[in-house]
Parts: sequence; C-alpha cells; structure tokens
Amino acid sequence: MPRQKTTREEIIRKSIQVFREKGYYRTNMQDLAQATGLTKGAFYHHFSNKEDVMRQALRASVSLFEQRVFRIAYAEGLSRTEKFAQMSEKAYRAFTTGEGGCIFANTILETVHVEASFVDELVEFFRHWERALEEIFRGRYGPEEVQDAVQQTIADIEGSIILMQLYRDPTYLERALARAGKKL
Amino acid sequence: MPRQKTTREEIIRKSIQVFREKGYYRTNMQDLAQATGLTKGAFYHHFSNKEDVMRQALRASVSLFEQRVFRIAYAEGLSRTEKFAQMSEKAYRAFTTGEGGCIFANTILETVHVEASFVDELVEFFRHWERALEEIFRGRYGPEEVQDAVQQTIADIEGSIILMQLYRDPTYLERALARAGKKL
DNA sequence: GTCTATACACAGATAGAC
DNA sequence: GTCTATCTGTGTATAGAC
Repeated sequence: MPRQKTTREEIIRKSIQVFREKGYYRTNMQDLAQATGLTKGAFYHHFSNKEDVMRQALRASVSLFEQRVFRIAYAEGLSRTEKFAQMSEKAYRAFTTGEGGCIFANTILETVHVEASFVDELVEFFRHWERALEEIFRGRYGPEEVQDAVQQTIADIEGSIILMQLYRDPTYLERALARAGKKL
Repeated sequence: MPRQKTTREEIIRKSIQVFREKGYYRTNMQDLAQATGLTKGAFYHHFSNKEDVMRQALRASVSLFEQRVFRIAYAEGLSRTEKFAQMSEKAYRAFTTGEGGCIFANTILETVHVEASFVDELVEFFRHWERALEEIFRGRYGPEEVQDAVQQTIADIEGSIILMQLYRDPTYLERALARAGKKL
C-alpha cells in the first residue's frame, strides 16, 4: 500500500530542523527521508539533490524570519520599545525551539570556505536583519552609531547562540537580548 | 627513496589550518595527509583516527591561545589598557591569519548536536578566555557587571567573526575589538 | 508518488612491503 | 617512518516496478 502524498512544504519544514541540528555536510539523504517518513527514492522525486533541498530550506527560513520577526520593525502604531520587545520574543523562540541555534550562522561557518553555494541566501538573511534593526535604532542614534549598534546587536546575539549551545544554557541568549534592549 | 621524518607537532600545526578552513566532517584523511606531504598510510602511523587528530589540534590551539593571547591578561607591570591593546592585536591576528576564523566556534556549531566528542576542549578555551577578560575588567566594574561585559565581549567578537567570513571583510572584527576597548 | 534495488564514488581505516 | 594496495562502510544518486 503506497503512502500518503507528502507536500513540498512539509518536507522542507522537517528538513530545516534536520539541517539545523546536524549541519549541511553531516546530514545525509537518509536522514532527510527518514524525518519526512519517505524513502530516499521517493525523496528524490521532490528534489534534484541535497544542495537543492538546502537552498529551499534556507529560503523558507529567510521567509519565515521576515514574516515572524523582521516585519515587526516596520509595523505602524508600535513604539520602538514595543517593537523591540516583540522582536526579541520571536527571535528567542526561533533560536531556542528545537536544537541547532541559527541555521544561517551554522551554514556560514560550515560552507563559506568550502564552496560558495549558499552565500546569496545567507547574505539576504543578515541584510534583512540589519535593515530591521536600523529601523528600530534610527532616530535614537546618529547614522554611524546606528551601524555600530546594529552590528553589535547581531554579533552579540549570534555569538551568544554559540555559547548557549556549548553550555546548553539559554540564559546566554536571554542576556544578549537584554543587552540589546538597553540600547533603546 | 623514503621521505624525511615528519614531526608530530608539524602535522598538528598544518592539520589545524585544514580543520579551521574545511571543518571537521568535511575534512578527510586525504586532505590532512596532503597538507603534511604524507600519504594516508603514513598519516595513520602518527594518529589512530581522525577524532584523535582533531583532539590534538584543538588542544594545541588552546595552548597557543593561552601562551600568545590570554597570558597577557596576567602580565605584571602593564595597565589595563595596555593589556587589552596587546590582547586585541594578538587575537585579531589569530582570527584573521589564513582562513576559517575561530576553530573553536566552528567546531561547536558543527559537532555539539551530533556528538559530544570535543566539548571538554571547547569549554576549556572559552573558560580561559572568560577568565582573562575578567582579570582585565575587574575593578572597572562590579562583579555582576563584569560577567556581562565579559560575555558580551566574547559573543560580540565571535559573532563578528561569522559576519567577517560571510562578507569577507575583516573590519567587522576590527569594530568588535574597538567596541570592547570602549568598555575599559 | 512511493517503493526496492542498485550503481558508483569516496571516506576511514588496515596490511604488509620497503 | 613511509609507501602502495586493499578492505569495508557509507553517501549521493538513479532505474524501474508498483
């Protein structure tokens, strides 16, 4: 008896989690197939190769962050502090739900010096993040100070995600978000 | 005609660079052998397996950072600002010489959720770094503020190293070090 | 659209000659 | 201490039946 039809979106959603935990190179097609309840053969019906899956996974992740996190920065009728509080809460959940921290940072460190395959998707994520924070810090600081505040916020959060995973302690990320909040 | 004898230290030094660029899983024994001018067979004469090479590489890296960077924090006859300036300079060179950024951060993101093999070595590095910065920030801040300043400094630097690699622009790291210097 | 079976390449690791 | 040759497992990807 053949299994039920599996949608592309479903496969990508589950693949994101596998890639986030195991990384790109360490994840094999068997892992991806198993996570979606398919066999390897069936999996190749939906995607042409592993790189293809990863690219779709990264694009879907960018899109998710835009909709759920970065979009808040441009919402009307919210104060700077309200925007930041909501973004913090969403970001915290995104980075701590499941394991693996930030799939974009992980993929940079894994792939950037080996092959340039995913640079566009990775850059896009960080550019959107930068723009969202610029929107929030704008007015509070001068143009050059904004750049530095944005960079420090992103770097502090990403670095803290690394420490959070090493020590298996989410307070590292919480404190980074609190430090960012103090900049407002 | 047999090749010249290759020392264990030489192999480890070259292996560090390979692991730092390509990562642990993506590096194969052929890469390591080639980097040292040996064949795979000869390489296995020196190390029992890949995990063994990586562990020695990480321990040697910890030792190198202790001697060249962290040690400065405890030097007598230097002011806080002098210590920090020297440490910054050494750290900048360590993270920008060659490619690959910080081998410890890379290895955390690659391995921590797959296997726990290198956690001890990775924790040791960051603990030493924390202690060195505590030594420098001590007196300037209260005990709790010191903790936060230390964490932010390390996280900001590691996060900036990620961005530096994504954009291939070392000024990201330079600015993180400058921000840290302002805390003094 | 999903399955089983398989081709093919490469990686980690070992054996044994020199 | 280094080499060549080889074993064995695993990974990506494809073929073809259902």
